Amino acid sequence: MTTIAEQLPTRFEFGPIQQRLYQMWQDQGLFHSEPDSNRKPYTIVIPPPNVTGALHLGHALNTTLQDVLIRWRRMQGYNAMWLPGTDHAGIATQAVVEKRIRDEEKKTRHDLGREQLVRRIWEWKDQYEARILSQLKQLGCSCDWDRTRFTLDETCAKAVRHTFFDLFNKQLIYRGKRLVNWDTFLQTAVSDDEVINEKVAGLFWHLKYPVIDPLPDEPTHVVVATTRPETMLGDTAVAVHPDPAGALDKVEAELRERLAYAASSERVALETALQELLERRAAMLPQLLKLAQMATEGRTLCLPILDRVIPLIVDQWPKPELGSGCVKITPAHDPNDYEVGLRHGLPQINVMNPDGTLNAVAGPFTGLTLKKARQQIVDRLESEGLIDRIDEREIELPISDRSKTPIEPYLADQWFVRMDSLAQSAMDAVGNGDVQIVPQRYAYGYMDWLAEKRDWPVSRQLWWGHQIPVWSKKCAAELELQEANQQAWSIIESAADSAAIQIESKCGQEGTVHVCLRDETDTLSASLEKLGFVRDPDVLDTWFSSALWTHSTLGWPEKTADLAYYYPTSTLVTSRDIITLWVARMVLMGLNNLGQVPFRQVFVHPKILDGYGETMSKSKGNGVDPLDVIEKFGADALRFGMVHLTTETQDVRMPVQFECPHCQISIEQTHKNRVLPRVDCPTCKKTFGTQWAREEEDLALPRGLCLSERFEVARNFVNKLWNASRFSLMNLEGYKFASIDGSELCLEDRWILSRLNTVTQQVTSELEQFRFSEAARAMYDFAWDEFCSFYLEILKSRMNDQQRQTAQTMLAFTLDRLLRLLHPVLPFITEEIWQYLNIAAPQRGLFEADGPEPFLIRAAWPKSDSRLFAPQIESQFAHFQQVLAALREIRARQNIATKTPMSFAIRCSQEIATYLAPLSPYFKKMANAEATQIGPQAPIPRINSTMAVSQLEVFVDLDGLLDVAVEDARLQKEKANIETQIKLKQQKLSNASFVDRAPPDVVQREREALQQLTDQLVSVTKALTNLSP
RNA sequence: GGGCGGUUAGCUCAGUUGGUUAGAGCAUCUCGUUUACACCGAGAGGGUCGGGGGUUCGAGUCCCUCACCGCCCACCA
Repeated sequence: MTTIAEQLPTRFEFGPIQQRLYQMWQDQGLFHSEPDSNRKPYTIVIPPPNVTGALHLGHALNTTLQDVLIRWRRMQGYNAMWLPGTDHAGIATQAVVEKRIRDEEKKTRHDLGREQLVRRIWEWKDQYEARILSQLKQLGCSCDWDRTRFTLDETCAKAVRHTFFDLFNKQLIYRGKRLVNWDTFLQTAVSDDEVINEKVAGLFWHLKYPVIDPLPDEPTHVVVATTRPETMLGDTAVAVHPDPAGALDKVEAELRERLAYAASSERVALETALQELLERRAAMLPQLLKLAQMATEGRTLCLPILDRVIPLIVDQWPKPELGSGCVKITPAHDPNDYEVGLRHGLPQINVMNPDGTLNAVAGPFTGLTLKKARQQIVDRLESEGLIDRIDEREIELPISDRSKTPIEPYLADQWFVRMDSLAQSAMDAVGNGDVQIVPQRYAYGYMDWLAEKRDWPVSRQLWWGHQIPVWSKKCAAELELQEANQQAWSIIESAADSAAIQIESKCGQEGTVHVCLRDETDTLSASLEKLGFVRDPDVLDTWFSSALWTHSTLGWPEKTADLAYYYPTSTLVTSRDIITLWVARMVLMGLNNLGQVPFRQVFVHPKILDGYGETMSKSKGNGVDPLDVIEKFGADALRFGMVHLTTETQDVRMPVQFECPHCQISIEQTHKNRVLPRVDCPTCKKTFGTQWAREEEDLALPRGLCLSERFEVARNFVNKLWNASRFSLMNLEGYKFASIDGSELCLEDRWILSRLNTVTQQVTSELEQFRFSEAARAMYDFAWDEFCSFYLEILKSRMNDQQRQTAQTMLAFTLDRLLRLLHPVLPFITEEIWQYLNIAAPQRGLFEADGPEPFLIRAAWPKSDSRLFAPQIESQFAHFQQVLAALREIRARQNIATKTPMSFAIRCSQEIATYLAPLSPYFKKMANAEATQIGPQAPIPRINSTMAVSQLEVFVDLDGLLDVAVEDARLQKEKANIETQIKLKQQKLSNASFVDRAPPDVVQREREALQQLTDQLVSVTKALTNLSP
């Protein structure tokens, strides 16, 4: 009769199983959670992936960890709820869609218009959101899909409007002119965080500005240096340090101090720097002093080309030790100059149009792009002899992370969130432990960033996002302003709770009335518009809506049952690069809106790097595709791999390989081949396409999977588990549950139960501390080395009539508990086996039967049971393991074929013999070696190979089998080894200070170890003498 | 420039409060198709724990210092 188990394949065929089980879980509603006051909630909100693209390996890591936590807590009895969703990712998404439309239809967003573009992006979003959600499902994520949210959906939009209104009302939102990072391509301001600095080779121009009416002893020109000469059109001053001598003294003093403590390697550089400084001082100080003098006298310069008169001013900003010691001040186009300008009340002259061309201020250069203007301005200055010199140097060019075009600092009107009180609240939350960041070191970055309390620019000149709910009217005069204010008041009077007014005015001359509306009310907005109020076209920074994610998704601002039950959420799992951008802002918004932190714990997981230690990114083309891993190794293997990699040291290196679809050979991904759309296989010489294929002919090629061999371990583990389960199922035939009273349990049963108990405790504790890697390791080692390699092997000998029932009960019970432990990490294979186990052994347990549980996903997480914990049994079993290892080693050394039976004797105490004797059948089974005698008087075979292990000695009878030379060599080596160790121990123990100062138990341990070694030496020496004829 | 991390076997990584002879997986070598599994089993080789100093009876582990790698944050007109 063939059982079901015997028909199972020898490999875990995950593909169809994954689909079937996921469907089953969903159909049974096992992911869904409802508030239930009888149970504690455990809540995670997903960091919403951008709808821009597909999930990458970082997402796979992030979501796997969340699913592990959710499944584990669900099994623990918590009402676990994992809320899924996606992020509209304003700039990123709009940029991608705009680019696509431009490439494919040669149209700009202005050709399409706002409504049309937004419609197109929604279409895009629907498509990509579906793809992302399906990828999460393939990973096995047990999200509550009924609660799926999108940061731009109506529920979230409402939360955004309420929050914005609230902050506006509290005067925490204000309108301001600020120097922003302007992306001329996307024509929007981007935040500092979306700017990356790139080092490029550039030029450093030294320009000469003529002094107006110089006295005879005064310089005729002032030299200023710049990497962006075109900004000179916006210069409104040149600054020098007020006390160049003092400033230089200070720098000199600092250098000398550093030199005094410098290491030799630094000395040369410091000495050179000091030398240069002194030379410079000698050469330039008189001139700088002169200029500072002139500046205090209110002297002026002539700005070349435009012939504008600009003042020479003194300010702390210019550093006399750098460049010419003078700085041109362009308040509208440089962050530092902006600050200088504010201090001195300088005009802010904006020379640029939003599209990056020069505006009317630029005179002859109006309409040119910055790049063209630069060349022409330089030429013009050159021809006028106003270029002192041009240096080559490496400059840092700010680049927009979204459009990859250079950023221009640009003065623009923006909405800001005032951060001081909000930031402070978020700092307090971490400071007082309401929010715990794990690993703790990431709290430093969080604190430092918040401590700056820099106001948050929240408006973006985009169309894709939450449009700012503010209607404004610009007024040219005081009277008009007052009138507009009154009109607005009369309109919003009826809605005083949900509308607010701010007046922004300059010196009572001109100004703007802003009306913020909390709700989508057509009547109010229509009335406002009738009066000439215009809705702000800008949208909010994506992070504004993301910051509300923990509560907007639960229905806030409504007082929903969900909100009351699930908020604050339990754990946030995220990557370190958004701790400030996202985590900090969620904390302060949660506190502002609900007065409670959004989550209790933040777990920051590692980053995945490629084999060269570089971050994986689309543009580098060095990523592993999680779907490829799932296809090749299975979702469980991907998940186990991820969990196994999540160590506390952070950052995981993952060498990447292509798999040739023709010959299945792995090809290492290198800097050269990783962005190629097609690769030639060096083995079979055929060509395949990669995940970066875009052209039709490349896409038509068979695609090479993008993998990492680091998942093979996990795949092998899954397969091992599959086969162990198959074996178990085969041996459960005729199983009937019978409770165990304990007396019938053998040593090996007590051993595996104790180990199971220990590992259960360990895994639980590791997960509590987010030590994922440790949890995975504990499960792996237990399942493979103890359950499979020892316990199952032993049970093979016990499936006889007398022992069968206990053995089966034990087998079903152990496998049951193992599956539970592994389920959070390996949901598919464990659930699959569970289903079979429910057929083969529906009732399982040890002292009493467990309640039936049709689905492993909601089975109870094992609790450790102190009755099962038996350390002495574990050490007794260790003797068995050591003897077995000795037998195998002797066999291997002596090169005796496995099928040749051996016999052996063990010399040991009576006590050891008592518990070792019943295990002797297993020596036969597992090492093909028969124990002839065990005990203190065991006769030693005449010709033997021996091995001393802790507290006992194994003698294998090798009559007719012994290779004397091999044995001699082995014993010599062993002897030498023991002698070295004895020497070390003796040294240690004869060291008076060790014996006196080390703790007694350590000394005692050393003494015992020495005794054992001495015993071993005796037996090895004896064996050696016996060996020689 | 400031901060944080890393440097342990050929490769990828563990190593908890300092305490026997520093571990695992992969790779390598030897042997093996014993009815769960060759995505397997048995065994072996392989490390002066980045360098240098210090504290200690004792340091991969703590302190100092140097070197290299990575990330984050500020920035040079």
